[in-house]
Amino acid sequence: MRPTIKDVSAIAGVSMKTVSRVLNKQRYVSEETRERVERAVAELNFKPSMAARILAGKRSFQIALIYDNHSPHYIHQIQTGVWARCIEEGVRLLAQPSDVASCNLAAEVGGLIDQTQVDGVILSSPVTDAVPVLEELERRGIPYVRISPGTDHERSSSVSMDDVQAADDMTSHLIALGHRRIGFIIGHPNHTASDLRLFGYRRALDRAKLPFEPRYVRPGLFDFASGEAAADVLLDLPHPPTAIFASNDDMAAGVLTVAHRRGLALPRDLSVVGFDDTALASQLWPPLTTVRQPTRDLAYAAAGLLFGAEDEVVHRRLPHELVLRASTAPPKV
Amino acid sequence: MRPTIKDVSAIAGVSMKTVSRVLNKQRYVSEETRERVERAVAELNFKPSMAARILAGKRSFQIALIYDNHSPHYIHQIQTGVWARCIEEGVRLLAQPSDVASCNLAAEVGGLIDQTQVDGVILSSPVTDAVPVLEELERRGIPYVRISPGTDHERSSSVSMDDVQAADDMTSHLIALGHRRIGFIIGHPNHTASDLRLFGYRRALDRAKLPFEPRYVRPGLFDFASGEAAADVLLDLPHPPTAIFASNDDMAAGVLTVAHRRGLALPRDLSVVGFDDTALASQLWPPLTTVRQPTRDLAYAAAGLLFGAEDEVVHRRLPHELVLRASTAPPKV
DNA sequence: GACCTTCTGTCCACCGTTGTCATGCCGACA
DNA sequence: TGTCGGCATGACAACGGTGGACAGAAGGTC
Repeated sequence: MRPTIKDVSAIAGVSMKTVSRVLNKQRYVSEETRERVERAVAELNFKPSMAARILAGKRSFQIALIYDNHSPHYIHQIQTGVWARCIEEGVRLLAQPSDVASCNLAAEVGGLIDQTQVDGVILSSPVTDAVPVLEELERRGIPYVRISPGTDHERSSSVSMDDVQAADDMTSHLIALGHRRIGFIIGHPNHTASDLRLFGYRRALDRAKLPFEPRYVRPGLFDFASGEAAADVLLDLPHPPTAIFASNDDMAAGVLTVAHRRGLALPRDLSVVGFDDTALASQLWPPLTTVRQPTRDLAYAAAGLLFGAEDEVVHRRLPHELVLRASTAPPKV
Repeated sequence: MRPTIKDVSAIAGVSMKTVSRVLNKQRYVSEETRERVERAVAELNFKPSMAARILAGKRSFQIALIYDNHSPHYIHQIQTGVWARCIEEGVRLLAQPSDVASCNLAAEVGGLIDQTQVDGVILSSPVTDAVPVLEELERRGIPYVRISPGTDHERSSSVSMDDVQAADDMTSHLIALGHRRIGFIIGHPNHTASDLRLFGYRRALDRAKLPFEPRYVRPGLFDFASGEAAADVLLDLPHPPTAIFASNDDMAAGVLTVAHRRGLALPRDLSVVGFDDTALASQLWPPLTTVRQPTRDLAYAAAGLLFGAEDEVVHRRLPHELVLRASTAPPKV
């Protein structure tokens, strides 16, 4: 049978209560007793039953990570980051895929909380902006932290990067290379980051006194196929852009494919840049100039904020970075 | 406060026990009572506390998925597949990254089980072949299913694809195109699939009466960088291969990059093929000919076997598929 | 000597379910 | 008519911990 704290207390020669105190790192336990108990725990390889702790106590030592994202890389980084922080804290992580489009998402989240009694929740974009979910969490008084929220920033603590500035930086980089006709592919309309990146692109154009031309801007869905489609339209224009800025790497990959298919010499005939710096970016040809989004670090920091449990709302902004690779060059004259 | 089954029983006018019976779909509840209880459950939006169920009952309605894999795509597919089956079954999934190299992996898995009392475990390659873990699971009598195990096949139920046949098929495809000098990049030595794929390559060569030449075979680690390194060595040979078969798509991407860097015309100067058919394969240039590994389906089937809970050992083998894209062509003469 | 702080133990209620066992009812069968 | 088996339900004790109240001993401080 699995050992229980009763067994531990017997071996250590103390009461169950004292074992419980040690387990929960409470005050008023002498160094010596603590060690005895810890030895007994190790000897039996005792692990407290989560179920019993949750039922009896106020904490559950579990948090939930809720996401709905189509990019495996992104999710993987988010999971890894949060996971790392949870390990440090000795807290279990429940990863919960979901569907922002679902009309009963809030109910599902509520159900998850009722069932598992998680101590806190981390929301990843775009679930960050699902108001019914936020309301549900607030109604229950569950602390939560959002990763890259798009709206309602005052509502909760969050971590994010500066999408506007990053897109501005990237656009400015292209302008500095000499590009004047720069295409832009917008991200998925569900994600507020999409708007921010578009705004950064416009801001950079404005500052450089370049005209904003709507025909150089195409919608996209953050996936490869929409990148291809947008690139085809852009390159069919009478004066096609000499550079294309895709709002993420997957779409940039689509642009590269279209360019290859058309026999363009890259990057001479067309510069292509992406956003995120997923593993994909460096595996394409030519390797993609992109914005490094510190996804893993954002996730790690988000978990940190959750455990910090400060009452006031905190926003942590992590730095991005331009990653210059071989997919950009001055335009040919 | 959260409703409990006591509240439900009060509203439905039955005992707690009867509510419990309804919740667990047990026999001996009249249709009428069942409906009354279900109405009360709906009215209160009641969700049973997992903690209490686990503590009191024999089932925990949770299973664990344990993996250690470096490919986000692969993990994502595995997670998605298992997840889908769990939803159908109303079971919660604990995704557990791990490290096969860690010497106390078995202890960690044991701890996980003690803490969470999961009902079953799904092991994904290469954790499938960590004997101490298997022993730990058997000692505890926890049912488990393995996805693509490499060894000890009789030990548990499993799902897998035919790696040998798939590699054989792919190699035969290259031979049929006219290739005679075919390079091969082995996968990570931790994964038994690596050996199987190599064996399939050899088998196809043998059948075609082509000599097996060790210098055309290079080690790899299933990642982009090792693909690049291996490709450089192969292409520097006096009589370089006209086709390279990488044991997975990531390494194939590395090969493509090296080929581009050397200014080779693809696929005329060099055919490249991969294995897995991850999203990456279709996003590269040229789009990669590869073996579609039914990862998601394998995961889904694995969860199915676990819930099936037949006592005898079952092996399900899922079909693979050659995906022919533009990265292969007859060699130039 | 009185009093405070630290450490440990005892005792008991309680968390929200399920397992066990008892019980009442009804119809079938001898 | 008495007995037996299947069905439907309920009472009550678990499950393995936490939380709180309280007592008592040891040691330090005023």
